[in-house]
Amino acid sequence: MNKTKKRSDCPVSCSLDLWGDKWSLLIVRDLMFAKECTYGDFLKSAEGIATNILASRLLVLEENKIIEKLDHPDSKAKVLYRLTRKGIDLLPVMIEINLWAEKYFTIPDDRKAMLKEVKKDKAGFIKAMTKELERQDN
Amino acid sequence: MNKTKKRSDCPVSCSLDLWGDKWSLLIVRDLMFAKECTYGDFLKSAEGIATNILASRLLVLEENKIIEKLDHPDSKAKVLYRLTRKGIDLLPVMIEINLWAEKYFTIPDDRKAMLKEVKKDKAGFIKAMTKELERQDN
DNA sequence: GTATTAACTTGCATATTGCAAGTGCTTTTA
DNA sequence: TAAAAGCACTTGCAATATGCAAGTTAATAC
Repeated sequence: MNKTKKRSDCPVSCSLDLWGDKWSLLIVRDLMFAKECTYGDFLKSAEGIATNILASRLLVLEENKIIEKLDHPDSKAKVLYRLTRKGIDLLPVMIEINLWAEKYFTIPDDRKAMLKEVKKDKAGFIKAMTKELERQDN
Repeated sequence: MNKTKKRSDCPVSCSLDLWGDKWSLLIVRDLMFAKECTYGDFLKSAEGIATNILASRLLVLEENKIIEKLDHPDSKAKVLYRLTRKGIDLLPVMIEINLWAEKYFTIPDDRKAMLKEVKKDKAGFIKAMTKELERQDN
């Protein structure tokens, strides 16, 4: 999964080369909802990612500047992960995935509530959330 | 890849369970650009999908009603694949992926031209393309 | 100073992918 | 009309990736 073998020049293909697997976008999702996560936080997510897979995905995402590490304010033993601008820019993709899924799956109420906001003013929602995620308070 | 093992109720996770791999969205992409494709058409795409992988992905996408098979008008030996409404509804996801990729990769000129149209009027573009893909002319 | 927590790493069994070579129907061609 | 070619897959097998459990290492808590 590490190897940088670009399959074609197609933007979809290039994107999938980076985060087109079953786990990467879940890491991005966690960071969008929680803003900052530790390694342990990711492990707590409902899907149950294995520790080695998590480590390899975090590395790929970091190498590709979608996420970045920063020091935890409380402890040197902890690491905080955060989305970069490039990662935050995946927000529209993430939102459209949620909207699609809402139409074809039964989804949790809290997520439904969020999507209600999205549908009221998508551009406004994205702008506000981007601003939230962007804050440089490290 | 066939097994229906839902990892969680998260809409993102559920979506990735269906098409969260390196190939499925490329099949969807081909169908969005070409409208209808044969098995051989998919094989011709730049990324070079293996025949067995293609067969397994087509099956999963069909089982999940994202694509459907229809008879080829010219020959009984050929099969046409087409997006269902559920598949067409992935258009916003596909567009956002392209827009993200345009920002962070070098992408082909023809795709850039398409995205120029998208940026002029995203909703209009989606509506028009949806209509194109929806035609029931089989 | 010992125990615990946090972030990984390692080993190994299992599952998925990728490649090459079939198979079994059509359809075309000589 | 019989042989060749096209088309949509299957199959076998080696290579790679995933998933699970059990380390390891460093930092903090007790």
